[in-house]
Amino acid sequence: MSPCLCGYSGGFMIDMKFIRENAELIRKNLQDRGNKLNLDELLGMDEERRKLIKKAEELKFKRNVDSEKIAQLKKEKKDADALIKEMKEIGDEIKKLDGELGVYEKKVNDMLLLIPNIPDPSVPVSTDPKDNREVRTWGKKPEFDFQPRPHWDIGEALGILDLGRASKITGAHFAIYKGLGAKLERALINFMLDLHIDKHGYKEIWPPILVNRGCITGTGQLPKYEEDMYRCDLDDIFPIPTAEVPLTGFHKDEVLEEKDLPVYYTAYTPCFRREAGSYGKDTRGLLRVHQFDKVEMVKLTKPEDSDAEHEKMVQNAEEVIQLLKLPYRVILLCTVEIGFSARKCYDLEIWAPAQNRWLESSSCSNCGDFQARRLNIRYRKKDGKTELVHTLNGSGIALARTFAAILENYQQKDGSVIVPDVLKPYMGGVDVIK
RNA sequence: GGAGAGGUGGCCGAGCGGUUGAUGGCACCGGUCUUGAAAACCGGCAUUGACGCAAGUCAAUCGUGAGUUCGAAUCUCACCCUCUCCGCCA
Repeated sequence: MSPCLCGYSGGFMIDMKFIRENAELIRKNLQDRGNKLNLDELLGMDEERRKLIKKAEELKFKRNVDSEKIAQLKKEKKDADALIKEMKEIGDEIKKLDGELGVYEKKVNDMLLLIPNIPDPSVPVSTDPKDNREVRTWGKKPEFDFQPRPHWDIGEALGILDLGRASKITGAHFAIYKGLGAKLERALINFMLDLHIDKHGYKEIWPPILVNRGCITGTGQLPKYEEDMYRCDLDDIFPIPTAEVPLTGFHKDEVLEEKDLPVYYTAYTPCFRREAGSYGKDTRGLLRVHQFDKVEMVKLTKPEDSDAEHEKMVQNAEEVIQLLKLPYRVILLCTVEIGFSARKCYDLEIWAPAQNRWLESSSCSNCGDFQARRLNIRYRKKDGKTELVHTLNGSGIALARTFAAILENYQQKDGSVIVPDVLKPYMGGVDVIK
């Protein structure tokens, strides 16, 4: 294993063996995900790599044996010059082979980091997003005796949202919350955190929101999605696109105790996304801003528990929306839609009546051992052996679209917005924003 | 940013050019003893890769990378991280 320049030190070589032995499975996975990676190129480079390993290792064996002979000769005060001369030549040859080998290892590793996780059998196989499966819906879409207005109109009119002025201080696609809008955002954050901490048993973490390349390569956003991230070039660190990165990377290179699993973490953080490739899409209001707030949930579990823990996590996210009394649906994503690191993913979408559409507000993924392998997070079992943990992450939930959904679902004819009951204690007695 | 000290197996901690993948302790697993447990004693206990049906053989790994050497945990250089002191700063 030779770590790449970024300080990434995960155990990706395990992957290569699996890929070699399950080439067709991987090929199908790439196809199902609509991924164009050239698997044959990878397999070919791996074969070259292994040939070089074999050659180099044979020579190293000889070097080790003869070095011991030299030590023995010297001990007996005998002449070892001839052998030393021969070893010098072998040493040069080894160096040459290792150099070649390094080139292939780097190529293989670079490509391995681009192989996505293998979906769970319960995931619908399709390259068409239409084949996402609606699992359940909750709540009733509100009916208005007036034409409901979109959140950007409501927010601007109430003076709680400023969607234009941010271009003066940052650029397009950034939002400013003002007055009771800022307070509502803060109320949502606190409400969600308290729910997950006090009722669902998560431990609150307040992490760095700048992360290094190794950590974010471990969670899988790199190397594939580098253009979607902001980067601090001078230090090669990145503002996080989601708190999943620091929360999952928290235990990088650690061996956990079995009795300590599962681990539940939650954190509020802002999230930063360049949204490259989506210019002109959802440009209005809060739908696709480059900085948004999110409360995130992360779990580290034993492999046999991850599916059940995943379902529980989805319910934890659903409860947020239920308590806010917003209509939503749960979607099981098909193969082309699930994230790079995920083997199964549910999206929660909240109804936005003025736009007559669903807004994706949470994504709950089971990543299996994919991230754990890249981050080298294991746990020690009763028999003393170590095994990779499973990692899960889910939004609990994303704020911007929830904020938008509240404005649209709770709007009244006079332009005011009723504060959802559960948020009232967090709003200092304000029950209507007007 | 400057000056020092240090980074060794799950943890602690020896080693400072030639069977050292690495003494020892703790933890963990198995056993003896015990009514049971503890203690004591005995044994086991790193990871990854290549080859192999397998048993296994070989290679690599002592922060990371490069160098010196026939041979490096041990010597040299660069970088990263941790700690202490100084400076700067919210």
